[in-house]
Amino acid sequence: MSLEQNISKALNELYSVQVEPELQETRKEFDGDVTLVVFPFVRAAKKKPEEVAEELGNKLLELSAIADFNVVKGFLNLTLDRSVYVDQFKTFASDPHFGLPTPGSRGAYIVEYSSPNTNKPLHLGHIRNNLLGYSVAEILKANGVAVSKVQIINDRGIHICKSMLAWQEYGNGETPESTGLKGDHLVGKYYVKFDQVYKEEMKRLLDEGKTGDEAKKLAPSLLKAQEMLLKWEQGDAEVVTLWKTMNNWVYTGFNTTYTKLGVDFDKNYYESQTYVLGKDDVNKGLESGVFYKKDDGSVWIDLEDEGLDHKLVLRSDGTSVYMTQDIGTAIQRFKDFDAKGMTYVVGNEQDYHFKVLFLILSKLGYPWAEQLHHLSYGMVDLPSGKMKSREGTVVDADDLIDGMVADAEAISKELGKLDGLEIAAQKELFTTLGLGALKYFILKVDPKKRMLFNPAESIDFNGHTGPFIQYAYARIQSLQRKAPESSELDWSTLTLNEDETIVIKSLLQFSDIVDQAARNFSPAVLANYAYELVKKYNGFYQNNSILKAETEQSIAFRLLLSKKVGEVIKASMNCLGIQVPNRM
RNA sequence: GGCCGUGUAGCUCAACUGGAUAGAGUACUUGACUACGAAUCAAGCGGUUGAAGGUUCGAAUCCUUCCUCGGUCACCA
Repeated sequence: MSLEQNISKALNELYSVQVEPELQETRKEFDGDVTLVVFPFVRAAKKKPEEVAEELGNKLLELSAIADFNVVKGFLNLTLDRSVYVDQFKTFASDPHFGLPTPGSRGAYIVEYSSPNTNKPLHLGHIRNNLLGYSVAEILKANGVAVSKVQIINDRGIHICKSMLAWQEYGNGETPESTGLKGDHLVGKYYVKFDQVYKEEMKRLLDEGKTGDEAKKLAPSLLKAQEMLLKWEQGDAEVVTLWKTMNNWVYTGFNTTYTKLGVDFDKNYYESQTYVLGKDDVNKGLESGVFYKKDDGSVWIDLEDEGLDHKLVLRSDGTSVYMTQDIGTAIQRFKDFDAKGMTYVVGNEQDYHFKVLFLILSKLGYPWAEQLHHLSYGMVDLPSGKMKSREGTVVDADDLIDGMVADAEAISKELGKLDGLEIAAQKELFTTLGLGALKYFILKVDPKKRMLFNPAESIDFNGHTGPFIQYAYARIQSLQRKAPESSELDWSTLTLNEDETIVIKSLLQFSDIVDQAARNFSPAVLANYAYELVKKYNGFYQNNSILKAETEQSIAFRLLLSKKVGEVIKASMNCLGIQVPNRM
């Protein structure tokens, strides 16, 4: 019987109340291991909180697991017998899954993330998206869910035509090969070029006395882009060929960035293939009365009962809008994957869109619609404010990654601990550390919060950072390398000191933390846990000799404890998409 | 303006979803390497949790009003 169950039983016997007590960790300024707040039971007990706590404490003392207790106001602090921790650690240490659910035992699930446009390279905002998406997928996997990662690539539309047009007119046949530019950067260059030309045209038209709206309809470059879009939709061979060529440049570029970032996908959806999908579903919904048609032929949904607005789902000319496509894509995905739910990793500027999308799918009667979730994350701000592509303040993903790796290299070389390590291995290490710093920096922040990124100060490698955790791991591996043949551990005679107990308590939380991170779709929970674990282990490491402990027994135990800490660090960091080095 | 989110130490972030005296990092001041790796550890400094009310044994957390900052209210995506 668990401690909670025993407490529940005792409460029932003493005061005949039926409750499931919640234990919390005793704060370090008080004596004890776990604390029960007795306020919830004082009414039923009809006694003062202190009396209740005292009475309950005495009753629980009968249990062999309870060594002692003390009462502070309405708080009952229980001290567990150290053998409880020995037993629990023994169980923990023998389980390669750390008490986590069996992989795949909790059904299937879809995570959508990244979903970029194909007209410009990825930037810092995409990095937060990618890291969150990848990490949430890994966390769900660790928690027993079979996850499929997908993205939808926004490969069609007017914005794509803009870069195509600019390349056609000003590109002189440039290719990634001829320029040495990454494909996505090359295409992005012409997207910017289009914008410059368009702006000049607008300025001229406005100077000529046109209003803003008039100018927009007259700007030659935009007219040409629209004409190109039309040709694309009609399947014009030349336009389609150019479109395919330039998109492939972008995909090659994206894949390089994805590989560097260490993220991947199980299936890509392309908007050019899915944008018609939703139309059928809308028509079905029209028949069943979920949608209604206006006189001009446009199709809408009335969401006033939900406190929202009327929302367009099909244009009057019958073409689909973003919503149409998202309806179709969602339905398609649940046909492709037999999943119980899906989460979309998309910035919080689309909160309203997803609220509406989920409502629509629910009204259309799909059972999985109740299991849709929008992982809404905040913008990444710079010290100068928002990232603005037009003002050139965008932090490019590739530049950022390369910069972090270069920083890691500089710091590592200054510390000079890498003698004897091959150049290739060193390079790999700099990547591990640079990316570790970047990823940890971004993932430790609660997703829904806006976060500040200061590129000038770059990112720390000391303190609450990825490399701090990686360093602890590397030290443990060094320890293992130097360890003697470990003798058998006699669990029955093992005793624990305070530092060891603290580390064990932290290790035992791991599966709960993974579950909490999964429920909240929050890598930050796991990131902060890994840091806490390392801090506690470092405290232990500093005050206790491991290889020169007093007894063989102690050496063997501390080595095992260290090994397990290393494993949990690695598992936690891998859930964040962060690698750990054997030395650094 | 309506709706959504956010506001915690100088700065960057926590706080197990209502629990005890709100914690870390950074910066600043100090101590610890002939030590299993100092990218470490230890100590000090730093707070009216945006403001005011309310709910209760107990509030950063829940409710009301106001304020800041951001997002969103397109036949754009």
